[in-house]
This record gives sequence, C-alpha cells and structure tokens, in this order.
Amino acid sequence: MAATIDDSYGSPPRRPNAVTRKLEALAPLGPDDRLMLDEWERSAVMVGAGQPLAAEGAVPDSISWLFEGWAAWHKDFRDGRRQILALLLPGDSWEGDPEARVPLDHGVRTLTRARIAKIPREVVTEVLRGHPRLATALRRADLVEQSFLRAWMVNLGQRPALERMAHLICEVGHRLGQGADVTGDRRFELPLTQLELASALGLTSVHVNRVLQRLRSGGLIDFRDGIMVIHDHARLCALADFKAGPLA
Amino acid sequence: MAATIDDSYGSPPRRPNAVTRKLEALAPLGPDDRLMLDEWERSAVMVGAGQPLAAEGAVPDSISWLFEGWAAWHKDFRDGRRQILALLLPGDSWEGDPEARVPLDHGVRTLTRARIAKIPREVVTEVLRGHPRLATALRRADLVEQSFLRAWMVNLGQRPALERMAHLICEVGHRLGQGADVTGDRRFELPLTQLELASALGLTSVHVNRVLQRLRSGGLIDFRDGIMVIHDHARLCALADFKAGPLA
DNA sequence: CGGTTGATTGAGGCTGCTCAAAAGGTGTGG
DNA sequence: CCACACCTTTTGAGCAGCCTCAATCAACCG
Repeated sequence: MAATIDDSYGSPPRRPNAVTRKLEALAPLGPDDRLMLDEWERSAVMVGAGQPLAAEGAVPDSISWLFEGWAAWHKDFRDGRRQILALLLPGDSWEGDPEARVPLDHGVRTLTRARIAKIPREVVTEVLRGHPRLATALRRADLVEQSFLRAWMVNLGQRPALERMAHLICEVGHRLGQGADVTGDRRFELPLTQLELASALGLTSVHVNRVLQRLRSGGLIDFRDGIMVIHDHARLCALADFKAGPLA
Repeated sequence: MAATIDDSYGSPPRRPNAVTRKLEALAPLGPDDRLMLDEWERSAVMVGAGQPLAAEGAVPDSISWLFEGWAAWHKDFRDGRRQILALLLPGDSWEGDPEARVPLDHGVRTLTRARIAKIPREVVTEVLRGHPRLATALRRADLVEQSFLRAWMVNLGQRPALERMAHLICEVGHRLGQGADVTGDRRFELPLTQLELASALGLTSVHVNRVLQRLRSGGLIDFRDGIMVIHDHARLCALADFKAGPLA
C-alpha cells in the first residue's frame, strides 16, 4: 500500500527520495546536498497509521521529515471534535523552528503508515551551516507551507462545502502531482477517511459524503478505496477558485 | 483618536514604544536593542485608515513595523468578499521573510490611521547580526503569530458564530491587555466595523450584528463606538474556549 | 440638506447539522 | 466457516444556524 504512494504517476525506479524531490523543486541542490538527504533517509523509521508523532504541549527537540506516507497537524477538542490544520505529504517536515524552545500548540499524527527521519535540532542547524542551498530550499519550503495555511484559512472562512472540498482536492493533487500528465484523468492516493476529510474541512462526515456524491455525479471526480480520480481538472479548479501559489 | 490606542490602559507618559514593549515581553532586550528600536521608530510615517500597505503579488523588499494603529492581512475575492487572515496590532510586523524573494499571496492594509516604519531587508539582516537578543525576540514573535494563525483557523473551522466572536474578542483583549487590571471590566479600543469583523470571522455583517447583541444582552460585553468592554471575562473565555498560547 | 457609511431589524430560504439506521468490509474468535 | 464486533460509507428525516434580500435609522460630511 504505502509503497505505491510515491509511484502513482508511474515514474522510473531509483529516483530520488521524496524530500529531495520536493526541495529540488524549490531551489537547486548540489550533489552534497542530495547525499546529505540520502543519509538522513537512512535514519528513517517506519511508523504505523494513526500514531501520534508529537503531542500538543511537547517541546520539540528535533525536526522530522516524512519520506513516505501521510501525516497531519491537528487540534483536538474535549468533546472529540478535531480540526486538521494541515496535511503533511511525503517530503514535508514539521517542528520547524530551529531555535526557540516553545511547546507545540497542536499535535502531529500519521494518517497512514509512514517512514520518518527525526533529526536533532543541533544536527540540522550544523548541517545547514555547511549547506546553504539546502538552507534556502528549506526556508522556501516554509514559505510555501505558510502559504498553504493561509489558503486553507480562506477555504474554511469563505467557501461553501462543495467548493471547500474541491479546493482541498485541487491542493493535494497539485502538491502531489508536480509531474502529472495534464491530459486525461489525474489520479492519486488520498488516504483519508470521510471522517478525516470532515475534520480537515470543518464539516461533518455525513455532509462530506453528500458533497463527494455531488462532485461524483457532476462528473468531476471519482473517489473510492482511497483513490482520487479527477476527471475534469479545469472545472474542478474553477469551482474551487484554486490558484497555485507563486512558489509551489 | 489614534493617539489613544496605545494609552487605553492609562499608563504613565514616556513609556517605551509599542514594538519595544511587545518584544520585551518575549525576550529580554538590552539598552542597545531599545535604542535601535527607537531609531527605527524615528523613521516611521503616518498612514491613513484603509490604505493598502502591500498588494497581493508584490515582492516585498522590506520589513515593516506598526508602532501605532491597526492593520490586517487579507485576501480579496472578485465578488467583493474578503477574508481577514490576521490582525496586526501596535508592535506587530509583517513581510517577515528576511531572504526569499517571493511574491505575497495576500494583501496588507491599515484599518485605522497608523504609524509605520519600513526597514529595508538588508538593514534588518545587518542589524540582527549585531543584536542577537533582538533576533531571538523577533523569532519568538514569529512563532506567536503562527500560533495565532492556527487558533484562528480552528475558530473558523469548528466554532459557531457566537463562540467565534467571543474568541476573537478574547484574543484581541489578550494581545492588547498584557498589563490590564484583571478586576473589573476590561476595556480596549477595537476599531473595526461590523463588516470588518464579519470579514475576519467568515460571517455576514448582519449576523455579526445579531451575535454582538446576544453577547451584549448576555451581560458579557459592550461594544459601541469602537470601544469593547468586557464585563465578564471568565465567562467570555469559557464560552470561546480561549486558551492563551505558551508564549503570548 | 442630500449623500454616504455603518448599525439595526425583519422575513424567508438554503446549507449544513443532528439523530438514526442500515449496508458493506474487514478482522477476530469460536 | 460462521458469528460477531467494529469501522466506514451511505441514506433519510427534520431542524436550525446563518445567509439573502430589503428596508429603516443614526451619524457624519461636504
């Protein structure tokens, strides 16, 4: 299952890992940078689905990279409700601040099985000193992430459910599919239950279900067994008012 | 009008400017740091209410500090709708990235008359090199801001209108009133129209009006002529499920 | 004094929620 | 191999929070 996440677009074997691919899209890297990332990848461990990676209130002492699988930032309420603040896709990192020792105000947990490298803060700081291009790429990655957060906020604040869902699908498709072929259907794994989608969108799972059916019957998408197929990308983006950021 | 914003708690004259006050609350500053901030303040200019400070798509070449008055990040829609993403209060800054030249994905505009210092990026970078405590304070300020953004997102995604409004009031009161006396009413300027509140909360101005009336008739607050009075702070925070962040 | 902006109120309707139940899938134990 | 529990998806009925449209009123301003 998890192994197919990175390969849903049918690329050649032996390609660089997800982190390298993501960062290379943001800033040119040198061979030394790539070797460093490969070394980090070697320290990655496998974690099951639904595992907490960081609890609200914890003081992070490391930065983690997601080499494979999905995770999410979230805030939980006493009554069981949950808001997903951001999705973490292969290549993403979290616990981003390299210096200030501040407790987290949100939790992080895996959504699928995931391969994760946890690098102590000091090591990252030291490595970045000797790898300026890597540092630039990471800074840009942070900007991109914040840009997604703002778009997500607009989504929650301003869009009705149908468009909100369409926007999430466009965002994920865009983040995953930088190398997608534009003709024909786009297809990717979206390993979220309807309940998790609801937590991300600020809706109930019942309503998510009905919204997905409307998108399906409109011929825009298909979503079954964790596979999202976009039939009409142009119309979906128009509906969602989706605009790709300047960097991402 | 604007001159009273900083003085609504009736403090002695000649106290440090808003930026210094905010940063000192986050990390200890030295006399040299304070002098630097005073120097920056001297370069501040007055800007009218409702003026754009940065347009979506612009590539920022400076970092700006708000010494007096209010401003907001926002995203506009074609149809005239607007989402306010964050409020900027006296002491806050924006266009925060010191390096990457990335176009803004949101606009910034004043909500009131405001006094603003615009410092070129290179100057800031150079100054921070020689003022490590200032650099620490600014990094922490950035963390606090991101924490507010996440809380705002939860607000938009999960809370019904009444609680959403209560949460915004608590947040603003908290950010403004670090030195407030806790007994009796809390009172501060909230120079937003109901339409602007609606843009911040993802509601219509009509509904904002009704929600304010409910809070008023419940004895929780009073809001007239841009002055917010909190009668029952404990109940308001409980209603809003407001928790102050670890730093702020 | 007319024009504009913001606050307020009312009527009516739709979106999205709550409550409830059933169906399909999957893993577990007997 | 079946029974059972559990999770996810799906469907229905009814309700209410919030929106839309519209009009009125107060305050300010040229």
